[in-house]
Amino acid sequence: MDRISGSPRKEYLFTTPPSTSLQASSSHRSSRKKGFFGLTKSGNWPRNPTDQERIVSQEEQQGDPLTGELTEQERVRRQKRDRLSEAGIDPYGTPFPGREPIVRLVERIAAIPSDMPEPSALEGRIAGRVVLLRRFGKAFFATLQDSTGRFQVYARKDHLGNDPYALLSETLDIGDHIGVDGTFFRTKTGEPTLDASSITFLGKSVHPLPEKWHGLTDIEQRYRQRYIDLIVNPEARDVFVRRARILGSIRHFMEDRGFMEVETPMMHPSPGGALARPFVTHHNALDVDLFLRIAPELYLKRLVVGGFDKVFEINRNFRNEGFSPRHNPEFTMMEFYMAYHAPEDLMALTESLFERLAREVHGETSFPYGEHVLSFAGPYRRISYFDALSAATGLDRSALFEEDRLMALVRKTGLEIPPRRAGKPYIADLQNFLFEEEIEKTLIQPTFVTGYPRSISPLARSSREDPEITDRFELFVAGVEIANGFMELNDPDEQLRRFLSQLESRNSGDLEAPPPDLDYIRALEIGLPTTAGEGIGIDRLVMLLTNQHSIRDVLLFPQMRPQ
RNA sequence: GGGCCGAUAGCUCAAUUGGCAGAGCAGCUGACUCUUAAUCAGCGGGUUGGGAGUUCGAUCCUCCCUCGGCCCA
Repeated sequence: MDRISGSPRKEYLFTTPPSTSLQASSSHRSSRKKGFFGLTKSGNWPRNPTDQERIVSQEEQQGDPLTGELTEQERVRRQKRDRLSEAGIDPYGTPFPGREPIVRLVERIAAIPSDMPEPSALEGRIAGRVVLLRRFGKAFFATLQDSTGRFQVYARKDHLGNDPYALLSETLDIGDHIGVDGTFFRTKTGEPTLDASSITFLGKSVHPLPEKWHGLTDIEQRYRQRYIDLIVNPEARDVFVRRARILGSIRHFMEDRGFMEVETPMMHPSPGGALARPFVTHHNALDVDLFLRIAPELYLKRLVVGGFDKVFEINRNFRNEGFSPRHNPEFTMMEFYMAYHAPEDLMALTESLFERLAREVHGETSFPYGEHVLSFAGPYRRISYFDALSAATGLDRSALFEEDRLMALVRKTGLEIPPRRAGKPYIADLQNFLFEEEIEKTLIQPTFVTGYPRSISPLARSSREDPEITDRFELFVAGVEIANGFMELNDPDEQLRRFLSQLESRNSGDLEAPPPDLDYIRALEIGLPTTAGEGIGIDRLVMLLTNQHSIRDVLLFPQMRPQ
């Protein structure tokens, strides 16, 4: 009994045969003005006295052994669906061409001169989901929702005809999709409304939606059943609309500056370009293991070698780590590379990109994030890694390299002491521990941290002034790393040495250290021009711009443990 | 992986020193042709996440498990 559908109830849902015997044969469009459902008032309308006993006994007579798995509401809605079929109406709908988005209708109404008394000639044709229903005896109001907005519809028995109205009002549920043709008017309370001349079924909903007032609040269900969240929680919807716009803006920005968007492999024969454990998959025909990429970096630089001197890629990376409010196993990064440029140019570009995004999302460069007000107006503060460490620890530059002095401070945090790792200078791990503990969380306004030590920057070029540090920066906002950029190491022999040093770590058990990528070395031998490159965490950036505090709230389908 | 918190009707939430599990919305029946969380009257709906234990009796106490949230790693 290990079915894909998972439960007997689901199986019932999927295998219920569509009611094909009584499909509507005439076009609903031919009767748009009078009547609806494509039927005339004289059509054959089965009476329907639905009391609960009858519903239950009917279901029992059908002898479906799985009926017991359906709730009463689901049974009732299926019965309504079947009743539509019996009346010759396809409950799952027919195309509804020529409808206009609700926002367009609203705009047309807004354009009416105010001195025009009653624009009764204004007709509308809209389609959407019924999200609210207010029934009276011989009329009802329905609130229709499409992707652009909501609009009220008024259905009257005397306009639609006795029998069609009865069928409609007895079978329509919140959640159903309908199409409406009607005439615009304002109710006495001023609500813009379409007085329906015709209503067309576009899709029956057989599962009830959450409560109309509170919506869906259960966090787990909101993530697992995002489709419901998007229907009933406008603020959730809004985040993803804004996310889409942000992504569009980023692409425009990059293209305006001469970058070419590329797509490099998501499946790598060997993981590289970052320090992280990869996901492994298997290619059957080749009989080889492949790794979901942890970063596109090494491929993008191959493209710069190939002559595409300004490239960017926006796509997913996969890292085999746990979840947290800031981590999802798959996440979206933009990486971009500029030949003949320096990290300073990356920082300037990042500032103008972020400033532009803030303006587009918020209309200004300052906006709220939790308890803070962030300002994306450049230039951003710049501090050096070691200056920041000195300031936070009170140690001078040389003392930052004395292991016992650092260890004393590490112990003071009361946290677990970082283990020694083969192939890595321990002092660098202690420095980084203190940096992450004491400094990162204090960096609220956008801040570039520069001058990272070489040992934690395996792909970055050493500084010409100080070979122990690299021409690298990270951007922190609201205490979180948002971007990471550096001067790319383009000396193939030096790169090989660093790869081999990582191999040493790997062989002594550091699963995050990548194996050497010898083809990448060959690419560097062909010649990578002096190049600056940067990665920006898109999910985290969207979190900032939409004031969300969990990465799961900016991912449509965050990773969840299987139920 | 560890700590704390949570899971009760389709949804949002109550409840009990351990003693017949409730409300609002949604649904059903009836009334109502300008409502907008429509209103009014009545009715149905529960394996209290799963399993074991303690007990005359467990939604409640104990243990295990599943899923989720927050914090830590």
